[in-house]
Amino acid sequence: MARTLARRADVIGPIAEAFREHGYDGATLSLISKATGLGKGSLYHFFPGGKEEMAKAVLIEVEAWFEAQIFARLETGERSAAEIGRMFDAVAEYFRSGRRVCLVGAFALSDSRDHFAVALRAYFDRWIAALKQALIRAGCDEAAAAGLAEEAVAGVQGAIVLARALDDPAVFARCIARLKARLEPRPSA
Amino acid sequence: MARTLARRADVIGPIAEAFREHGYDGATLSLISKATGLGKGSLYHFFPGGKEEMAKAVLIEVEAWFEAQIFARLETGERSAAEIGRMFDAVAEYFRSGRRVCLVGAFALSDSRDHFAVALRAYFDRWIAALKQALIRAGCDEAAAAGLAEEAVAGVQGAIVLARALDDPAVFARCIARLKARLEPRPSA
DNA sequence: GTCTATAAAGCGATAGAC
DNA sequence: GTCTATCGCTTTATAGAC
Repeated sequence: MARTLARRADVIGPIAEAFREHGYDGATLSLISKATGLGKGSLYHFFPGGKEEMAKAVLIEVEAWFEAQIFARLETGERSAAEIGRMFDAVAEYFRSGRRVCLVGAFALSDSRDHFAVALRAYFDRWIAALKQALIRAGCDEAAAAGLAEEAVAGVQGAIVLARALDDPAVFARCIARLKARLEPRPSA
Repeated sequence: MARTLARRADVIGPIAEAFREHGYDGATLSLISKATGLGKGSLYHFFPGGKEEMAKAVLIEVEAWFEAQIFARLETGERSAAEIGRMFDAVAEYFRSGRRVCLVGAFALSDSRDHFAVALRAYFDRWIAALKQALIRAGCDEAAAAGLAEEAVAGVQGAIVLARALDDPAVFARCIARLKARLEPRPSA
């Protein structure tokens, strides 16, 4: 039952990777064509709105992945302290210890921020809200949880920037380990 | 004594701003031309290597600014605890509470990272080393200082990303305030 | 030192055959 | 659904007048 014809869902992953590696401007249609194995004609068949529609589809898919794999579990997982630890592990794997860029973070620093403002804000708002909820359920008071959640999400983004600039995944690992330790509930809290 | 002819040094600032606002790819020569008020002919007169030479010149100028205004004072300032606080204030002003992107951080996330790898690494290595030195002089032991310095520099970058994504300078201010508090020497340390 | 004109290449996007 | 050919435009970079 080999599928020879592509579905739209099949090409979003490779397109996302092209945007991560080259940025919005740098990911030219010919690069995207190479990454997906599809000609421009096919790409415009799936995304009539062109490059901008591709980027929006990618952002939607990225948030859906985080929602299913990370955000939802933070809010509803039974042992929420364990879920927080799991979040850091999942994030380290997803971003490949800083070798892989966060698409949303990269767009936030780029020229295209205003174009995708709604999606960028939604992603980070949601992440912070889910993490805050997990912290509260783990015993934090609300104010402390809000601060720690914001700090951790910013910290992950900073870890990616720094690890890429120094070209050293160990930097990323250390940053994540520090955040993880800081968000662990301690007897004194 | 009005100067009508431009010097190379006069145009690096506007070029830096163009790269910050639009990224390396997005900062086209016609945008740079508009930002500097100079035609392409003049730009190539100052930077025969074209856009790449402009970016390298900008990175050198940025590091020189940080060296003079921040790094050197961290290492040699008399009251090093006060210098650390001053660093956060200077950084908040320089990055305009996250409204202004860190050029080095943005390059690190972008496609052009490999092209400017040496400059990116130098900037962050230097920042971390200077901050670590200040922390040691303020009473930290070496291991703690290394961790705190790395955490703070990453934290600043993350604060910029997050504040831009959420389009909220208050996010930046809170992140910086938390970092500042964490690096303050306390009696228990 | 500054400009305009221009070259050569690549861009996003479209048309239309299959 | 996929492709090739092509349009119109912008890009970086160069040439040469002033």
